[in-house]
Amino acid sequence: MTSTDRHTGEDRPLAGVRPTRQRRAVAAALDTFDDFRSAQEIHDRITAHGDSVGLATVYRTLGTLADAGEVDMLRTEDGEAIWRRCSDAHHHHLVCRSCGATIEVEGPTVEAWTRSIAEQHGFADISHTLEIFGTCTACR
Amino acid sequence: MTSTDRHTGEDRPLAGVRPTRQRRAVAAALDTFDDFRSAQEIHDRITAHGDSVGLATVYRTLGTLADAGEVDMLRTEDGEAIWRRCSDAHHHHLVCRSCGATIEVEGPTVEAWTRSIAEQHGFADISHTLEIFGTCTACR
DNA sequence: GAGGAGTTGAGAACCGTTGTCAACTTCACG
DNA sequence: CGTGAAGTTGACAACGGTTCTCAACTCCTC
Repeated sequence: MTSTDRHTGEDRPLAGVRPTRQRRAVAAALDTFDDFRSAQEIHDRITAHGDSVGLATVYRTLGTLADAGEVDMLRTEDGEAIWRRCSDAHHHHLVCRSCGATIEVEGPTVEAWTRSIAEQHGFADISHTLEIFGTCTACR
Repeated sequence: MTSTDRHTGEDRPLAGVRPTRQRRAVAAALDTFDDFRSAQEIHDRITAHGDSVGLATVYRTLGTLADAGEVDMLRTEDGEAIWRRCSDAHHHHLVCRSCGATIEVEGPTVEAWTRSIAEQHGFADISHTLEIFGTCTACR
């Protein structure tokens, strides 16, 4: 954790755009989450941290980061966009319907399966979404 | 929830609700498509066919049919809901991002995997969503 | 510093979707 | 056939997440 000095080579990639205060704030907020969050939640976290960034800017930055492949975006059941910093390890989520508790899970089997299904049908550029919902032990 | 008993001819599955003119129109419109369509498009087709059904009713009917498992709903990249008549058996979709072509796929492996993941973490009442997106041969 | 390109924020616009509620259908029962 | 109650509908308003607009501002290069 170095200072915020602009000369360090350790600055996180910001999709090759100007590293503004606002963009750093969005990136920092994303780092405090390890699961998918809405733009609103990300904006709230920025505010809670004492920074001030317009909601439109949060959307813009998330869009830019997503285009650059540094952030994954997906849609909830009701159409809301949620974002997460991409880790190298692709994974899915086991989510409690009742309390929202989330467990990250990996599924090499599933990855292989989707790839093979896609290949069988000649589809390229494959991506997939997989979420598991249930009721956790605490909520039973 | 009322009794769903209905002793007479169930020619067309309408989720055990009153078979009104409007609901039949929505069901008929769905049958003219073989891929996922928006509520707007379904409404347009009804109108083009000479029927008149309110958009709100189209949404309501689609929701009811989806709850009854007779229609699948999923979200496009930009959050719009799209619907399609589906087979009763649980299945997933391989969807072309570009033209929307859809292939239903089954994955016993995946079903077993999600069940076991859920069990490992003590989750009950499991459900899951899995969609595969890609570019089909025609669109490459 | 100066100037131009890039970025921002407040608020309005947008648009798919859901809620409201009085009028209308449908059904069971007599 | 009536009749009443429950279910359904449609026009329109409201809602909420997202994008647009544009003047003000920031950053970078020279």
